[in-house]
Amino acid sequence: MSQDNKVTGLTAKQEKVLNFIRERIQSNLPPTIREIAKEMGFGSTGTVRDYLDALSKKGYLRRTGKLSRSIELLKGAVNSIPLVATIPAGKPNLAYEDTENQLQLGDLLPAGANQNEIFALKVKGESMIEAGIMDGDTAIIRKQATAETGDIIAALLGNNEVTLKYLGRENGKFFLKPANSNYQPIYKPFTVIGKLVTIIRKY
Amino acid sequence: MSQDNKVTGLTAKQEKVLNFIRERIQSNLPPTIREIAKEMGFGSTGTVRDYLDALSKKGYLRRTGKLSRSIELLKGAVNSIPLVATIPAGKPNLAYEDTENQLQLGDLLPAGANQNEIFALKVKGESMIEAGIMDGDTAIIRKQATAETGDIIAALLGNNEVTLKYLGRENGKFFLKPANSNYQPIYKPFTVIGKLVTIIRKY
DNA sequence: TACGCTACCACACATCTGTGTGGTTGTCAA
DNA sequence: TTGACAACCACACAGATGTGTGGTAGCGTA
Repeated sequence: MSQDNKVTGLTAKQEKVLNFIRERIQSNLPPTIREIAKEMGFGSTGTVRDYLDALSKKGYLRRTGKLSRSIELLKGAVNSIPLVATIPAGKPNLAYEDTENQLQLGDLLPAGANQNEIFALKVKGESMIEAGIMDGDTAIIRKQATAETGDIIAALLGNNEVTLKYLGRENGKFFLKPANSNYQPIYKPFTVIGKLVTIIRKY
Repeated sequence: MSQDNKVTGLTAKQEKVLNFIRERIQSNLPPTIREIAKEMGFGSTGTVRDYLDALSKKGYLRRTGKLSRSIELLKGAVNSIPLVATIPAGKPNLAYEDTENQLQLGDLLPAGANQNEIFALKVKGESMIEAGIMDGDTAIIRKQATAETGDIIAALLGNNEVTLKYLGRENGKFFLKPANSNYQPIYKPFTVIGKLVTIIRKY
């Protein structure tokens, strides 16, 4: 009847402590025990330890003994979002407690990519709308000087203009191909500056 | 002739130290001075301090005095991507050093949203293709039980099926409206489980 | 040559920090 | 009533931690 991996509830105070820790991690550093005590109004470090033990036992965090500030969140960590595939029957609260399917925001970047090889570009205009890329979208680009036909690339045109287009090839010559039947292909000279790896759109 | 905000180069060793710090921050915690010394093979904490001072003076990091592990990266920070609007003339390396325009991955989430109110959903099918939402896209949803006409919502249909559609209204009755002229509106009963806040597509 | 800078070292020291020990009070279920 | 647990407190202590002081050596520039 008892399962270890069941979703254990937190008391109001435990949640308050957890939220403070989350905030601190988000803003910069995990707090020290005494910082937590001070924030929560506790007079003793022992009290904080009791809370950390409780949160740890309930699977919300992990600590690497002895190391200062070594609080690691396990559930609802910063930069992680539960990924739901299907919503189980009769569960009004969704299945989001599921620790397995967490979408890491870092996953958006190509794995192992050097920070210096990535940049973001605001999409202007509707020339790629048939590829599902809309005006205002943010395009994450990995820098590279070459690309393959069919790739969506960021290209630099003559006058400092950057544009996102399919890389096309016709009679051995590369050109820029929009994904919008109202737009014409661009045969002007251009430089490949990178390849599209991610599209982000905020509503 | 000398500008403070110019991009100052790093020596090879300084870059090595910076990379180690970045790694540590990425994996969990910023390192202590002694952890850096150990990793770099330095025999003295003073040496590390010299490096931190140098990196700090060059604008790569900031420290909050006296606090343990309080190293904060300013350039090329984890989870931040340079956002480029236009690419300056004659600059083959792009303008990515620009500290002002950094896209924080955390920005993808609705500001101040509680972690528990967010989840992600894989988009299946092409019913929203005219809204630029393609098969395989990841939809970030903020949980809410109600929405306004015209919002794109995640709705729960009878049999545990979740679907992403426009919320429509006809003769006072809500219905689900696809963004694809080949699809029919859905008039079956449904429950609003959340509102679309972000679309992410990986290539 | 003097100066600034990088690149190190040794060591002392005041705090910071996590942990250990031993309590108290109250609630709730068995 | 016994036991488990939440929710606190006090205090001591070893070791971690950032900082301060004072060096040495090499290199390139003015």
